[in-house]
Amino acid sequence: MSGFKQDINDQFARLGKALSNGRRLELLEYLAQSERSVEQLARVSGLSVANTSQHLQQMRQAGLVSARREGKHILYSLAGEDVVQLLGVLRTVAERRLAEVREMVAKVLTARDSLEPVQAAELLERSRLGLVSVLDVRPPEEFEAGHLPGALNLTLAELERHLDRLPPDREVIAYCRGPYCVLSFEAVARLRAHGFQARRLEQGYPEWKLAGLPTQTGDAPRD
Amino acid sequence: MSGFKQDINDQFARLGKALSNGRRLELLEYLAQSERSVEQLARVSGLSVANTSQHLQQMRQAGLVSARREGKHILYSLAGEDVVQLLGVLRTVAERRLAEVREMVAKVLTARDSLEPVQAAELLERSRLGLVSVLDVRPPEEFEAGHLPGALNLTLAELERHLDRLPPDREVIAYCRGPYCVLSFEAVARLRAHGFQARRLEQGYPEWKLAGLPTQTGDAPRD
DNA sequence: GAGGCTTTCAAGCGATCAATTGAACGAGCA
DNA sequence: TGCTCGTTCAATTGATCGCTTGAAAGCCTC
Repeated sequence: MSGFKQDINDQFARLGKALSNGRRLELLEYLAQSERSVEQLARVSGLSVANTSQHLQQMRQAGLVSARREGKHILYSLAGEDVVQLLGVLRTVAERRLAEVREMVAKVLTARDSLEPVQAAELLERSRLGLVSVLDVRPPEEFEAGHLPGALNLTLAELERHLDRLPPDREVIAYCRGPYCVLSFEAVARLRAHGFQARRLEQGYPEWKLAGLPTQTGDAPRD
Repeated sequence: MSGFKQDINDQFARLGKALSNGRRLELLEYLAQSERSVEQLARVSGLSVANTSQHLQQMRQAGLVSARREGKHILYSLAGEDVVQLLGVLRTVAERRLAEVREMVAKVLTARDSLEPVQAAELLERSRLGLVSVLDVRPPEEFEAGHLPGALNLTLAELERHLDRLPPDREVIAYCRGPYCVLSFEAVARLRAHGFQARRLEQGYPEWKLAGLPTQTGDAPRD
């Protein structure tokens, strides 16, 4: 009976343990975009397949991710949207309480993006009025699994070859995987170098979806 | 530049690591009630003083707690209310995703409290109408640092000697440190054994305060 | 200042963790 | 039935964790 307190806290600690490794948090961010096979996750994260598999199993035992088989692949995905929320709160507390995080963010921000990022509500409003173009800088697989309505999908590698797809007189709002994903920082920097007005969306796609805002799925015209 | 992703996730993982031990989570729950000295925390948690100190320093480096000196004691407290929120989300996800947690909770619940717990809004309303007595089952130190308005403070040890302080015709709503604190479960069980109508408040004091609901500080008449 | 608290440090123990390597599993397909 | 290929297991390495023990460090009070 008195052991209940210890036991239940040990259970909660299982979740903490699953969140106690930077590589696992990175995998969670990828999974927040779309479900992925072990191999895909290993490739995008730069980890070995065996190592990736072990991390995924650890998180599965902690209830953060789930897996299903499709053909010869096993597809992992987040166990639910509450995991996105947990990640969000973790990052919020980290940014507020850890000076190192604030410094790292400030360094990236001042180096590349002196302007305030755009909030979701502001983007919705200005997008409705046709004042902005929305740019998704993630890889096509993640884009196809879900993206902001009307967004154009261009990776960093493609961006400068297809600037003509962006109306030159409209501000561009770029987003990617999350609030700390560097892709949108880099995209904004490059767009500005080419004379565009460009800003970042503060949140990434998973947070947008978590907030219940409208999304689209399916691929976009590519070349 | 490309190391940013790794670095920032490693920073977030520092928080996860701080949350990866059941004893630390227990300490955080105590700190959510009121600031405490190392010695007090060691006593209430059953850990050695040295061990407690080490856990606290670990959490301080992770930005979860802060410390100040008062006289010959060093008082630790939560770094902010966002830590309470983080704990809340962690527990919510754990209860939703870990079968073990659900089982443990169900066992305690069915063994002692078959009724649904009371929500904060319901308590506020019924308390305003004078329909219920509010009972705080935490130790006096925690009660004095902050409690629900109009609450009576009786520990489990005192409860049965002072049943006369509770109007016999009003339902009693008991609360303690948090949603998984056993004190209020036990209090409800004992009150019912004495013929009272009694239920638990679903949340504990820290969650009540985090929600911005009214609180009181200061001690109560004791004997 | 000296003594007496509380707290922290430092060393050491067994246990666990992250990552590598190579082998084993197992579902799909010929 | 075999073969293939994605995934997992098993064993290993070095590093870190949790806790204990005993000593050191601060700081208050006298």
